[in-house]
Amino acid sequence: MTGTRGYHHGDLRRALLAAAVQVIEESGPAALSLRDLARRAGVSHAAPAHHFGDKAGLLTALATEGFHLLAEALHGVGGELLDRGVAYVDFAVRHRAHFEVMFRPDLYRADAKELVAARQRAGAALHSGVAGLSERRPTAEDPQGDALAAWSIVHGFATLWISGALPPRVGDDPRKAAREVIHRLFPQP
Amino acid sequence: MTGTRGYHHGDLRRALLAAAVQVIEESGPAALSLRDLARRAGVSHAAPAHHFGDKAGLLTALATEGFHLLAEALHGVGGELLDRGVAYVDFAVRHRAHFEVMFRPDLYRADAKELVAARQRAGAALHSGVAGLSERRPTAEDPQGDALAAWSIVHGFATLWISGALPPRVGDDPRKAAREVIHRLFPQP
DNA sequence: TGTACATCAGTGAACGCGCGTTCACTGATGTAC
DNA sequence: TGTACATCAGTGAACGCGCGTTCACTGATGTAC
Repeated sequence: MTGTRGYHHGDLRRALLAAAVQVIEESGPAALSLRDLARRAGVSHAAPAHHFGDKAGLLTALATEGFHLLAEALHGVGGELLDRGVAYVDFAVRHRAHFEVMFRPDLYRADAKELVAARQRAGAALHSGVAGLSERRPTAEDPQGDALAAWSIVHGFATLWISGALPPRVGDDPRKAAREVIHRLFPQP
Repeated sequence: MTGTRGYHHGDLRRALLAAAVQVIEESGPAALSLRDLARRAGVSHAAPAHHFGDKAGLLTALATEGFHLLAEALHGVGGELLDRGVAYVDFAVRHRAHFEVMFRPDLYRADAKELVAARQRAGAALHSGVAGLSERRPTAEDPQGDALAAWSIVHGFATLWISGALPPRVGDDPRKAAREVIHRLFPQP
């Protein structure tokens, strides 16, 4: 990919993760096989074991990367709850392979150290979005309840969108549609 | 299961679907194989093909059954939106195998006639729950927006619950927790 | 600047496994007369 | 009541396939002196 390709690939690890994203977007995580990824990366079928050990190892890496990307997506936007929610949905749609894997912990090693750290980072970003909300609402006494409701509504919308379950009427702009949905949960003055 | 077991199984179709539910609850839809289901039903490995053709056929049947079960669960409860929402979450938790398959249309034949009918039935039940809402809310001019928000929040909560992503603080009663979450979207007088 | 050595990344052949699919078959059940 | 026949449900052997895993190997890169 990046230029010369000799006996050493250069960045096989990245190439395998990228191939995994492609396969998952095409046919879901079930269709994943290390041999196929090796084939796509133009490398012998035993090579992936060098970097990830086995399939669960690869998916652990993918989920970890996903949680980091989510944390960054949430931080890259203002502190407004609405924006954070839209960013969540936007992340899910633009990185659906990562998103799908992240929430199927049976596919990877959910107790891996680097994964736990990444997940906590994303969780913190998620919760901090609800912090500034307290003054505006009658339910201010339960910010954790607000956080759970907010997470539920954006996660649900994203999941439904990705799975193609939503009617065409909703349109084809996930950010716009998500904004309207979230607005119903937290009406702005 | 139901008594005498000779050369003819009696109700192999049902037995296979039940085995599929068990496998999916244990290890997800990816782990499903027709040979394994046949083994669990105590029947030769070629027998399932008689009833479902192939794996997609079996999952189509499972998803169809799931949409019917969901429609019944939603109708079996009063017309109140809150109750409908709780019923949705309750269905997902109690029939997680069906629920998982229903929203992964890549696993089955989403255009099969009986499936489309069942899905529409569930969709109608879902929407009728929002009908009685119109008078109570400032956003009464957009009932479809309300429906989408409601669907998103219950679907998201159910998905997060099933995947084990929610923190322990939420408790172990999905109905109770769901009720509180939905209440935030549609505060009752 | 050169040599020796260690480490790392990827190879390719081999293995055993479970899978889906096909096919001629056989046992059980239902129906016509 | 009995016989013949059709239909249906399940069998079991066979096949080819892609997979994960193992292992001795080899080519490339880095480091010590």
